[in-house]
Amino acid sequence: MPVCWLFSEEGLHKPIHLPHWHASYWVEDQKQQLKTKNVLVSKLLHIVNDLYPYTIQFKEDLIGEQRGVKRPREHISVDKEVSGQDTRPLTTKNNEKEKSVVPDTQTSKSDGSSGHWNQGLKVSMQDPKMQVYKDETVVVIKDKYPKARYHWLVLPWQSIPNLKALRKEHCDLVRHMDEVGKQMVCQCPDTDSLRFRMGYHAIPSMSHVHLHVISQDFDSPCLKNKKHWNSFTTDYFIESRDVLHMLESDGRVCVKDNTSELLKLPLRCHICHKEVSTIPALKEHLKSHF
DNA sequence: GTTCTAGAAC
DNA sequence: GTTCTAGAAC
Ligand SMILES: Nc1ncnc2c1ncn2[C@@H]1O[C@H](COP(=O)(O)O)[C@@H](O)[C@H]1O
Ligand SMILES: [Zn+2]
Repeated sequence: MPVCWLFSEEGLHKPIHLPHWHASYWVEDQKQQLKTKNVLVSKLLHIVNDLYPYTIQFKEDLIGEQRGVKRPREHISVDKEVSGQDTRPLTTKNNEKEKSVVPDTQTSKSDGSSGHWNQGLKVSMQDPKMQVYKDETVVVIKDKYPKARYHWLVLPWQSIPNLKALRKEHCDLVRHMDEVGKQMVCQCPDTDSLRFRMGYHAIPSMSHVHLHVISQDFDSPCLKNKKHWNSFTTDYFIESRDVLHMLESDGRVCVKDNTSELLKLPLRCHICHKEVSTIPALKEHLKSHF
C-alpha cells in the first residue's frame, strides 16, 4: 500500500501525510478541502492535480521491507519530524539538491535546451506544474495534448531516447514504469468505468522514452487525425508488458519494418471494428460505446 | 459551398 | 509532436 503525502513544490509547508480512510484537511491558500474520510487517499490524486503547486507523493510503506539495507538519503531535505522516519517523500523543495536525483548528462542536449519541438517532453517532465507523480527513477506528467479523458506519460529521469535504445539492463526500469502506470490507473476516479491501455508508440515523434497510459474512450478534442487514431489502436501501439517481455527474452525491443504503414490504415472502431470514413464520423460512432 | 484531409513549417 | 491552410472530396 503506498503512503500518500500532500507536498508543496514551493515549500509552502511541510509535507502533510494523508492517511487512508481518515481525517480531512484544508489547503487554506487554495480554499479547497481535501476530504479523505471514507476515501482511499490515492483516489484523491486527481483533485490534488488541480491544486498547483501541490503534488501527491506515493511511497511504499517501508515497514518490514528494508531488511536492514539503508537507502541513501543525502539528497533529502524535507523535515524529519513530519513523518515516521522511513516514509518521508523523496522529493525536496531545494532545486540544487533535487538536481542530484536527475542524472546530469553533461551533453546539454539531454535537457531539451535546444528548444526544438521534439524536445518538449524533456522540458515538461522537469516542470513541477506538469508533474503528477515522481519518485527516484520516474516522473509522470499529464499529456499536454491528451487523446482521451485520461492520458498520462511515464518517463524515466534517465535520458533514454526511444525504444531502440532499451536493453536488458533497463528491465527493472521498464517494469517500474509499468507499475507506476498501473498506480495511475488505480487512482483514477473513473478507474471502474473506463478501460485503460499502457504502451509505447513504435516510432515516437518526441524524444525521451515515454510510456503512454491512456483511457480507451478516446474522447478528446486533441484527437484530430488518422495518425493519432491509428497510433493508439493498431500494433503501432506496443503494450508495456510486451516491451518488458522482449527486453527480458531478447535484450531489445523489436519493431517491424512495416510499422509506419499502420498509420495509413482505414479508420476502424477499436471496440466493434466497424470501419468509418472520417474522423468526425468516428467520433460520433464512439459515442455509441460510452 | 462546406467538410475534411494532408503536407509544409527554414 | 502541433498549427495552419490549400485544395480534394463530398
Ligand atoms: N510539450 C509537451 N508536453 C507534454 N506532452 C507533450 C508535449 N508535446 C507533445 N506531447 C505529447 O507527447 C506524446 C508524444 O507522442 P509520441 O512521440 O508519438 O509517443 C503525444 O501524446 C503528445 O500529445
Ligand atoms: Zn464501434
